[in-house]
Amino acid sequence: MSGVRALQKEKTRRQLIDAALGQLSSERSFSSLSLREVAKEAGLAPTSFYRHFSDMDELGLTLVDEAGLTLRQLMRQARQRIEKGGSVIQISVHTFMEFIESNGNIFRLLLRERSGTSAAFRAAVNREIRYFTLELCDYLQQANKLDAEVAYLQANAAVTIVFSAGSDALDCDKKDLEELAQRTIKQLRFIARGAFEFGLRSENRHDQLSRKTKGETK
Amino acid sequence: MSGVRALQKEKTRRQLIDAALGQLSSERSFSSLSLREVAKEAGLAPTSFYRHFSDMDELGLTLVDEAGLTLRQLMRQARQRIEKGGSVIQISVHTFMEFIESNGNIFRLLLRERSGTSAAFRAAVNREIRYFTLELCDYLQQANKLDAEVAYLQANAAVTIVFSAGSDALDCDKKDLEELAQRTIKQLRFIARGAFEFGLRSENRHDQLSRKTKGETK
DNA sequence: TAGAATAGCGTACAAGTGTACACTGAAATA
DNA sequence: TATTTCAGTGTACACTTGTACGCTATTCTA
Repeated sequence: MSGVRALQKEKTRRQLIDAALGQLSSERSFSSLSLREVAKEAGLAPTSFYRHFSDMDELGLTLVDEAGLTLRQLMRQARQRIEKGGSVIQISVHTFMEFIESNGNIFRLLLRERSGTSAAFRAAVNREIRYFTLELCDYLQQANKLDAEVAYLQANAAVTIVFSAGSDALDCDKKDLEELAQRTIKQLRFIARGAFEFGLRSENRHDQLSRKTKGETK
Repeated sequence: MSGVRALQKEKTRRQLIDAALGQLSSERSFSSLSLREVAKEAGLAPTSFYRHFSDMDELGLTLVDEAGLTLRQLMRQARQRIEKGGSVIQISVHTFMEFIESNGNIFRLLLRERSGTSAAFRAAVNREIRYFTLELCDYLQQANKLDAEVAYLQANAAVTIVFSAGSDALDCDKKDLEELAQRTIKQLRFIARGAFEFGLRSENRHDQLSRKTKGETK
């Protein structure tokens, strides 16, 4: 039951996945890859592709899963560094920037398919980003003792800012990267500070905000 | 010199532009359109396309310009509403959400081509977004008397958050739109509050931050 | 060990792509 | 008015695409 066959199949499946990943670049998106190109790059006849995936879409969704894994591995890496002490924001941003430097194409895949033409892809990417956000949310809630809603809003905003910075980083000269990182760090501090201020007043928030938001929410 | 001919040419050029815009949808991106499809939709023979654009790329860049115009028109609209009084953040977010509801495909074009496979497209979109950001930056600097750097960072972060919310709005049930808007408003308030706090200390910022950032910037 | 299952191949085809080229008729120009 | 210009047409060609179908060789299973 070991499966010489199954093993070989798994191996060429990986070849297909790697072939696809390998063809991604700043000027080549997944949706612009053809089944034939991927098969060729993997050293397979076009029709053999179907032995592993019914579709390019199915391959693509697999890649998104793969990317999600890489993303979570990134979080673990960041947490390890944070435990050794230092500014959380700073370490997170630098970890993320390093991630992008060595996983540019995977990150591009996420960015592109998030606004792509397949609803399934968009959903898959958003799911991965949601995991990412929720983990950060948990952390914020615990570390900063924030109100759950405030923590979520902060996490969501922070992830948005960091992803956007990541997107900029992809088109950035290497020499400007550090400057970009510093700007991002400051922006995250704005958000953290703002969230903290609002979080402090979470009990009497209604009093604090009623003057400004009166009548806006039912 | 009036130009019956030139007039007609301009007209069918518009037909091409409108044909392209008309084919965009959640499941159809500009890069997935073919020259032939666009020409057909415009009621032209494929080869006539070349009388107006040398490339699909050239058409695409025209569309991005078009989208930039729409975006600036949006800002004007928002400013008008703001002058009539009300929360700046609230009005801006709602104006933006309305924009997306009636210009979804134009917004999708910007989102997609910002991370697309053509460097020229990415540059064009980023240019439009930069204009948008700088206008907001000016406003913040003037209205809130913020330090230039702080104002820029706030404007940049705010635009990022709003665009991201816009992207979410495109895949959102209509009933959840208001909730999304409210969340976005709160996030913008976090940023505004944080920027304000940091901005206050702009004169003695070096003292305030030197402990944390010592040695990071030359 | 005989038979079934299956990963991978090659051929073939219909559909769609960008675009080169020669042509036409109407508008612009001289 | 005679000539030139040029927006738009139709044909044609070389390519690429996804995938249906039948075959082979190897592994699995009974």
